[in-house]
Amino acid sequence: MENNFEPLKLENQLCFPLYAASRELVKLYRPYLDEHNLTYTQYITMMVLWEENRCSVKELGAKLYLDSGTLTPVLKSLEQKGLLSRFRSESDERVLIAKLTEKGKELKNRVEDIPVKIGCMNLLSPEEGAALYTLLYALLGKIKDNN
Amino acid sequence: MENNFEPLKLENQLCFPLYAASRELVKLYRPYLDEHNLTYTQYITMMVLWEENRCSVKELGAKLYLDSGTLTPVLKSLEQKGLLSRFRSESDERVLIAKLTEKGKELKNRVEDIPVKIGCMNLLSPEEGAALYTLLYALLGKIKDNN
DNA sequence: TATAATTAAATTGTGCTCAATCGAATATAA
DNA sequence: TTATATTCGATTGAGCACAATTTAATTATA
Repeated sequence: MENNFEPLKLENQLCFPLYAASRELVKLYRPYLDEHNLTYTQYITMMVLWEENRCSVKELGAKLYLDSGTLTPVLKSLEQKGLLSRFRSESDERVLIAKLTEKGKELKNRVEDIPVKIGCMNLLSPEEGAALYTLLYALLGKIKDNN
Repeated sequence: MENNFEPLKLENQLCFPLYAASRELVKLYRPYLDEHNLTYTQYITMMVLWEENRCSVKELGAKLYLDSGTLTPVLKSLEQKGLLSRFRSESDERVLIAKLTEKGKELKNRVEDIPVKIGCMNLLSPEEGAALYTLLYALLGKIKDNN
């Protein structure tokens, strides 16, 4: 490859296609999420809660790689839509707990088709998808080590 | 794998690690970019211009997967720092051209060490990096086909 | 050539994203 | 206990991202 020694060429970056592909893939979700009045960030926040039912802001941040500056308004918005309730932990009043409402739990059934529809686009083969998945989590792990 | 049939589990998503790894990797650039008073978006915009010297907003948007709503303020900020000038094309006044200043060209030499330093973190092996690169561009290509 | 359609940026409005900071609550140490 | 330090979340401010709209310029068509 003739560009091996041009570190500042866009096509020689690993970060750039990661950044671009991330935004483009999120963009594919938008029309489906719009039907349920959800943003992507709200959607992945709900995803954690569908597994955990209740979760502190700190735990959500650790799972989603987001801080309270991002999560506080996201959780307030989800609360306003009646999908979750927010309250302080009784054992430690510094901790804010987000807990699904019945409406929030029921939403899960109505959005289950979204990942299926995205999957049906056949963006990558199962093998490619698995390889990408593995590499991305390896990268996330290494970045964490570097902090 | 026991989670194959739980489409809404966070760990079964491909989009989520892509989204998280993208933000985490950009975050690694921040301290190095801060030294040069650049954001990541400004940095990749400059990267295109270091290759092209001059570029329209439309061309920049196509290369960076960004629209004018994002690029206009980015270009204005880079202009204010004296790194580029903005002017209308003489042959088509709808088109705005961004062109590097001497200061903008010189900046390239001073940031060349950034991708080297990120590379030295050994986040992935060369083989893993190449595989990830290929998969990301394959994904970007397929997403484009779906539009 | 009028006028209609298209194109390119800029603008507007909403919603993240993150660093830095703050204040309250809790934990620790002297 | 009583300082001191830490933790948690909210807030603030800067900078994207992107959809939708607007404005100006260009091109196509009747």
